[in-house]
Amino acid sequence: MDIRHFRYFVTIAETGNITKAAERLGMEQPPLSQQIRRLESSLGVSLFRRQPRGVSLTEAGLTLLPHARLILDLRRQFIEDAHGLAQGKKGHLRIGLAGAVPLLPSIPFAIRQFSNISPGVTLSLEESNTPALCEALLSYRMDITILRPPVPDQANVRVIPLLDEPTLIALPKGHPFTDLPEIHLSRLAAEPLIIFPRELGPGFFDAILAAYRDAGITPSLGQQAPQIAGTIPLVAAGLGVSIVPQSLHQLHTGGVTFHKIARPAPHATLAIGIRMGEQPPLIHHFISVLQQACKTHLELPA
Amino acid sequence: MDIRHFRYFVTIAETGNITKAAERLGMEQPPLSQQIRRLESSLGVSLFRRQPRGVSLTEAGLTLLPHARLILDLRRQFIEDAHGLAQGKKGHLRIGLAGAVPLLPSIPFAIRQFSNISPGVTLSLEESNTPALCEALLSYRMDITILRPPVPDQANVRVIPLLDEPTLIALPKGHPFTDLPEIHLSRLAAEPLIIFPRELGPGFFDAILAAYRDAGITPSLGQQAPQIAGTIPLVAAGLGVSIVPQSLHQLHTGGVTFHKIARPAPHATLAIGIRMGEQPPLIHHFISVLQQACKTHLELPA
DNA sequence: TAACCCCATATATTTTATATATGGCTTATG
DNA sequence: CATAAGCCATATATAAAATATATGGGGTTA
Repeated sequence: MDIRHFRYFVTIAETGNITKAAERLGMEQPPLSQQIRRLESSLGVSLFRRQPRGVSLTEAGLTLLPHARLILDLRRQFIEDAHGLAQGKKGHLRIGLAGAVPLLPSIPFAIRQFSNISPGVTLSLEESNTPALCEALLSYRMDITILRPPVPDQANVRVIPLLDEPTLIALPKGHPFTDLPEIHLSRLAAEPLIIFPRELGPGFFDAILAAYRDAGITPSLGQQAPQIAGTIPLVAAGLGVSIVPQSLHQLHTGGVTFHKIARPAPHATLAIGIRMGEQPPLIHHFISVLQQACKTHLELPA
Repeated sequence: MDIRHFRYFVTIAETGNITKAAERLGMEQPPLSQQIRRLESSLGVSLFRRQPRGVSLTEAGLTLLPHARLILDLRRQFIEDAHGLAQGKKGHLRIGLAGAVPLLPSIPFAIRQFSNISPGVTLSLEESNTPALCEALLSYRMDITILRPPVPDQANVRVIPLLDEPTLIALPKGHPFTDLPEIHLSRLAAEPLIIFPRELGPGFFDAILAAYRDAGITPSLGQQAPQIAGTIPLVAAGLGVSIVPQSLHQLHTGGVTFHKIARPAPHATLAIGIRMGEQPPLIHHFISVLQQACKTHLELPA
């Protein structure tokens, strides 16, 4: 017994007439008679009483009719849901964010905006480091990520550049350079550099070291912090200085001051990461909103 | 999209492997691949990700899976309900009762017993007169009736005798005959007979008049009561006497006393009425219970 | 009594789903 | 590194199913 049989059943019940029901169903009368008989015999009950003027529901038919209608409704809803999912109007998006990304105003702004535009979509957010994000992406535990390029070579992750964030120097309070309008990296040669470990964020790590090299010095690597924001307390503790994305200046941790870097300064690049070759509407929409937000929201004062 | 597609969908989701799913479904792999692809294209979404080790659900598939399961469950339930209805284990029975029938202990007893035996069956009861019961039966507003034969000639009602109930004479309190152990009808010649109108109960009416005739007298017809039980207040009001089914003595209306009738006494016959040529299990069961109850419950003291 | 309406049956046709055979791709294994 | 095995996709052929057409029977209405 198919869905079709339910439709036949309900239509005949509504018209009370097999011939008219066949017409409404866009078919001829004999096959409809035949199918409804087959349905009845497979169920073991008569659904209709054959009468001279047409047919009427038996008690069993009367009882079963609402069930049949329910099933048809659910099927309709199933199809509609599927279409909604296809168009990205419904669904769920698992978003992975690299460290400290939520501190960038554009990102939470974009997320809020997206969930306003697409109320049928639920979101889940998770913060992690870039390699872990890539792996989660590829194992389908996440759908889209905002990460710090580059990604591991073999990773089938498509990287879409999103924005370049300036970096700031984080100095412990009372440091002699605190008064300078901007600081050239070369002056930091003597300070231990507290940095986010390379294996957890090679892009950011390399950018900083390249800038040091361009400034003609080699940093003395100090302690490593497991998260980008984790460098701040270490600086505050006087263990060294750090180069951090600009957005971290929002962390109002006492004991640390943030300072402009004289050119050439490293940048913290953020990019969108999605699975290679995959771009469902849902993800496409979200990317559009993200890009728009980063463009208009032009990243903030220093 | 058929029910079949839902089964395919769910089974593949459960095995994570089209080949194994095909095996479980008792079919080959290619048609299953083909059908699931057809389903996906008709829905416009990918339900599965084709992977080297098998397939895994996409987010859309994950979302839709419980819906598909629900539809399958409802279909299963639909079929089970249909079978239940076919066997008379489920359903609804609309029962029509002639006037004063509920006063017979056997009837409510049988009804209670039936609803204990068949908890899946709901019952509705309605009390009316015999011609109206027949009409309700034939227009499918009732499924089974307990009526007082005979039924109108042209009525396609099958009548199954159920029981013969003795009748009693109803006298106003203080009537001279009150002290007699039993009363012969001939002694009522002078009393106006209050009776249920012939058009609403020809069988009962004719039985009473035949008894009068056998007793050698002709009753002087008094007022008519629209219901059998309605004769009692009229007797109490002193408007005459009445012949009523024995079960009415249960009505403890003051002002009336009930008395045995000396032979030959009229009988009030009760019968089951169902549509001609129709005997679904539900009705069959109910009839059995009724007949059993009337046999064992041997009708009461006078 | 004739005409009409409606459902059932029979046969032919078409559509549809299925099985068989095969190829490509990826992952385990010697 | 090569070979084998597992899994899905495609193509073709076969089988099954639903459908349309044609027709007949029962019952009601004019």
